[in-house]
Amino acid sequence: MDLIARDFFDRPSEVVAPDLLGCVLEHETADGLVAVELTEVEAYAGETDPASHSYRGMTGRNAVMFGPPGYAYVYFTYGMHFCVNVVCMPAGIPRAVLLRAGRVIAGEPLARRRRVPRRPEESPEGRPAERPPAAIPARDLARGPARLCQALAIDRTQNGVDLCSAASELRLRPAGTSAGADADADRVIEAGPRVGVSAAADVPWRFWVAGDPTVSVYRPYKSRAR
DNA sequence: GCACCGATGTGCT
DNA sequence: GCACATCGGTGCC
Repeated sequence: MDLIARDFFDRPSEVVAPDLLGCVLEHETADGLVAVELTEVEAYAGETDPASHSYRGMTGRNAVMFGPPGYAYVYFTYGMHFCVNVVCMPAGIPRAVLLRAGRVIAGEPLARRRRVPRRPEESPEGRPAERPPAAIPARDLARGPARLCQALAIDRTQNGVDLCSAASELRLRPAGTSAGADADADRVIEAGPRVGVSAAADVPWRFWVAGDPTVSVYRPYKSRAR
C-alpha cells in the first residue's frame, strides 16, 4: 500500500541513511515476495567522497546515481556479488545509500532457497556420503550487502528501478509498516566508519540498529598485498 | 570468535 | 595490471 514518498530521498544521503533503518525493502518476482526490514546502511557522497563510485564523474556503470532520487543503483563487484543503493538528492547530484543488511520479515523459505551456497569443489565422482549443506541461520539470510541482494534476487536487471512506485517489482515501505511494528521508540541507532572502504575511512557514515543480530560483522579494510 | 585466502568481472588510478 | 562499497571455507584459539 503506502510507499516512501520520493521527497524523502531528496536530501543528503547521510541524512536519509539513518531514517532508512526500519524501512522495508520488498521484491516481488514470479517466485513470490521477499521482504526485508533494513538494519544497516551506509551513506556515500559524490565529488567530495573518494570512496564513492561517483567521485570521478559519471560512467556507464554509475549513471543511475546521477539521476533523480528514489531509484535503485545496483552494481556488480568482486566478480560475483551485487550490491543495491538508493539514489538521493536531485538529478545531477550523485549521492546514494548502500543497503547493507536487513531482517527477513516475509518470504523466508524463498530467501533461504536463494541463499544455498555453491559447494567448494564438486569432486567428479565417488565421494561416499555427501554432507548436506548446513542450514543458514535466519539472521544470516540478508546479513551483508551481497547476501541481501541474493536473498531478494536483486541483480543488474533491477538497476534503475523506481523504488517509490507501486508498479515496480522492487519497492520501499516506510518504517513501522510491518506487522507487529515494534515502535521507533525502541530503535537505538549507532554510527561508525564504513566497511571495506580504503578511502575516507574516518567518516562515520555507516548506521545500524544497535544490538540487532542481523547487522553484519564489521570488517575493517584489508589490503590485498601479498 | 579471528586470520588468511581464493573466486571472479569490471572499471579504472 | 590492479584495486576493489564481498563472501564462504579452512585452520586455529
